[in-house]
Amino acid sequence: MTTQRRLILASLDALDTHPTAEELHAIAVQQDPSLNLSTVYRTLRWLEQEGLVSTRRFDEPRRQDRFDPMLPSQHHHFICKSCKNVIEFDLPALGDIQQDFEHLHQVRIESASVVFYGLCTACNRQNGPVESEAERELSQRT
Amino acid sequence: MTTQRRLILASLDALDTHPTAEELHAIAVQQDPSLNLSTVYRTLRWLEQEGLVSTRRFDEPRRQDRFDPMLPSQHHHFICKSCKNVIEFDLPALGDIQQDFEHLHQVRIESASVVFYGLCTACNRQNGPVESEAERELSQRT
DNA sequence: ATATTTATTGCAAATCATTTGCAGTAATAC
DNA sequence: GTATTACTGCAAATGATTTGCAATAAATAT
Repeated sequence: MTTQRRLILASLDALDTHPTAEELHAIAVQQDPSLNLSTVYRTLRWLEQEGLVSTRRFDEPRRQDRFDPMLPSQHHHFICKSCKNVIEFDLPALGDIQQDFEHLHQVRIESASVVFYGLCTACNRQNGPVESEAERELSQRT
Repeated sequence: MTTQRRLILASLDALDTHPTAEELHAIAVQQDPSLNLSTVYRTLRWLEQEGLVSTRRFDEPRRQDRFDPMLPSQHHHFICKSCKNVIEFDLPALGDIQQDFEHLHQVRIESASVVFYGLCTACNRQNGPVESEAERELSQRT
């Protein structure tokens, strides 16, 4: 437990978002201007191994990891394709689904991730439905 | 519709896995040795825009995209953390869950991704349960 | 069919998030 | 306090993906 790790943890806990390593660094560096981005990455990966943080790879234009402080209860995400806002939610129904799956396929599930992509209330009003276009060309696909 | 795109599509359809761009290129290049990896990427991104392929970012050591030919019915994935094998499955129950969520939060869901991580039957036998370790240090976290 | 316009390719170089080697420094054990 | 070990900052390496550009192939108009 070093000063830097403590700071990074504190910054992470202060946020209620899913920051990228860069975002987290930008916040923590305000307290310790010499804090390096590699240290943030190293700490995040360490926390991940300890099971205290999980890495999320939401589909985004930038192909950047986002880090999610792992709460006791598993939670899931809705992501607005337009404004990238995130809604977190629980999914109690998932427990049964997982169990069924485990029995059916004889596997052990350790974690689950559910992500919904769509448009949030605000963006839904602005964005009209999108027209698909070149599907014709490809109609020979099975 | 060029020769290259047709070839890439054919190679993708021939596979029943979720190849990386590299893997797909390796296969397609057997038919056309001059086929370039950038063309594979460009074609894949084009298909993605057309809604015919979706990009999956499973958590893996290598931070590589995997490409999934989009079938009419949405399907989901179980990934073995040890051998990385994938089991695909449908989840009819998800429809209702999505609808409930849409009403509750007044949003529009366009797509959903469910991923289970765990151990497959074979790997489950070999790997013992893992011991967590430094949680003590961090017990002051909320 | 042929000429012209437009889209796509191959290649090499650029990008950008993330990782790593290493020398210096802080933390912990003795 | 000194020794051992782990962690940090920095700069450079890595590796997947993207992009500029000149050459080429496809689509379109003639």
